[in-house]
Amino acid sequence: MEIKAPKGTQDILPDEIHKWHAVEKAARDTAELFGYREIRTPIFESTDLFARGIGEGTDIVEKEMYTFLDKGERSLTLRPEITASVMRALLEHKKTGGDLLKLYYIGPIFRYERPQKGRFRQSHQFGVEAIGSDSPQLDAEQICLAMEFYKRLGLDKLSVDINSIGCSNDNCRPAYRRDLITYLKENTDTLLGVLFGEIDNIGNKGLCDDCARRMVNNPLRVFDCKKDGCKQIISRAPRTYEHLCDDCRAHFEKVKETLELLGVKYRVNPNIVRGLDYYTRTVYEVLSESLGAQNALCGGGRYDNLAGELGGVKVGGTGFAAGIERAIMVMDEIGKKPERPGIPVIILPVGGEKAMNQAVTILKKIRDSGIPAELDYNNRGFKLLKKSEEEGWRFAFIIGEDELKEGKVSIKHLIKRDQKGIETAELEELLDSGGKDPVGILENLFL
RNA sequence: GUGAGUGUAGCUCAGCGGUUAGAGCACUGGUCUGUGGAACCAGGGGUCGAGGGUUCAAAUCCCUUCACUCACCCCA
Repeated sequence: MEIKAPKGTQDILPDEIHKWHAVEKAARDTAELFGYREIRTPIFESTDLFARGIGEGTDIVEKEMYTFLDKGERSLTLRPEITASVMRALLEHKKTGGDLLKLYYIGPIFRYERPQKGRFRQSHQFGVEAIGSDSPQLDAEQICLAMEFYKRLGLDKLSVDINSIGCSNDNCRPAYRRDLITYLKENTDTLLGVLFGEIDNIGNKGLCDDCARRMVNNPLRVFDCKKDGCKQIISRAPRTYEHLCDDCRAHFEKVKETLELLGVKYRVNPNIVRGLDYYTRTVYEVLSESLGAQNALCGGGRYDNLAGELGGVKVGGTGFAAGIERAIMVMDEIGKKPERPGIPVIILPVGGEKAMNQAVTILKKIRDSGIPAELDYNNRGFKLLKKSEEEGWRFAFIIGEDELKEGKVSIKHLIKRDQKGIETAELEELLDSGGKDPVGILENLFL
């Protein structure tokens, strides 16, 4: 078999699917608890949507998109994130005119990247978006929602880092950007910087070449660097939240105040700068200690300019995206095992076609009563019981010559290792009276 | 895109120049023909990632390539 799943994709086999169900259930339950409703948008969109929404200069748009032409020569792209799609859908259906819209989604995203621990070419996100409000309390509520989601999954040792990167008013982020560049120039002497002509001051403490490049393209990114030299320079650099305009400062203060009211622990981290162009004001990440280099479980923030950039009316929004694979990886790491539902009943017909026919009849009745049940179609007989634990079987219904002769079924409790005979008619009555807890009825036979 | 590491049975790995390539777990059968998880016995399964080279001889050494993993970049 030489055909394999494409690089960076993975099969989720039945042995693991219960983890996904657990995460998806926690996501839906939590989102709905907070008043969010589900939205589903296409998995591919016009390439323009992402180019404009996420930003031409970003890594995602520059080199990570799965873009193709369809037979009608349209340029389409497998979505690398979902916020832009949600906004597009709302603008398209003219839903943004009224009150606040609170939406959540679960689904795959695609990015052409080199895979590593916690990073794939197809991955899945649970996300929420609240569109039509600039309330800072909504930002805080969503952080609270994210933490509730993780709490339901049993994840602890998480930290919430928040920051504000201001707005596009000239006295806010643009002004800060100028100050930052000035500071970086004064502290940089790399060759590359000199070549770019961006640096005229030859000092001693250098930024790395990557950061010199970033300084030109997107100076905020220098904050992401993990190299010691750069970190030192960054540690004394002007902070975004110290340079916010009055409105943004008040907004950020309100976010923090609300988080305190909600009892969410956080730390202000001036180094977090989200990669996508559309972010304004609040940005945050939920981080885990139990992962490798890709330790962000959830990233989010406010995007008051996105609708405008897509050519729609100007509406503010805020949201986050949480990686499902990463959540599952942390659960695996810390030994959180979601319950794996089993099939409680296995029917073993032993001996002949009559037994098999009777088994089929009884199987139907068991299923009609609401009890998941399986039949030994391959006539493996008692050997099959070896798999009881694995399959989650609690009861084996045995139908053989003796049982047929007496009009009975033998029921074996596979955990208690006890066995009882019951008349077929009586069993049917019992199953009919099962109500909401039909398995409990079987359980009661062995008290 | 860059760097490093690893590719041998379904899984975890041993073998690192010398006959027909091994172990544990898993699987199948038997001891036990209608009663599982134990034990013992037997069995199936591998183009040693692929291609080329060195050598009397290559899973083992060299080159190329592919895949996987981790890290950088960036992010969920």
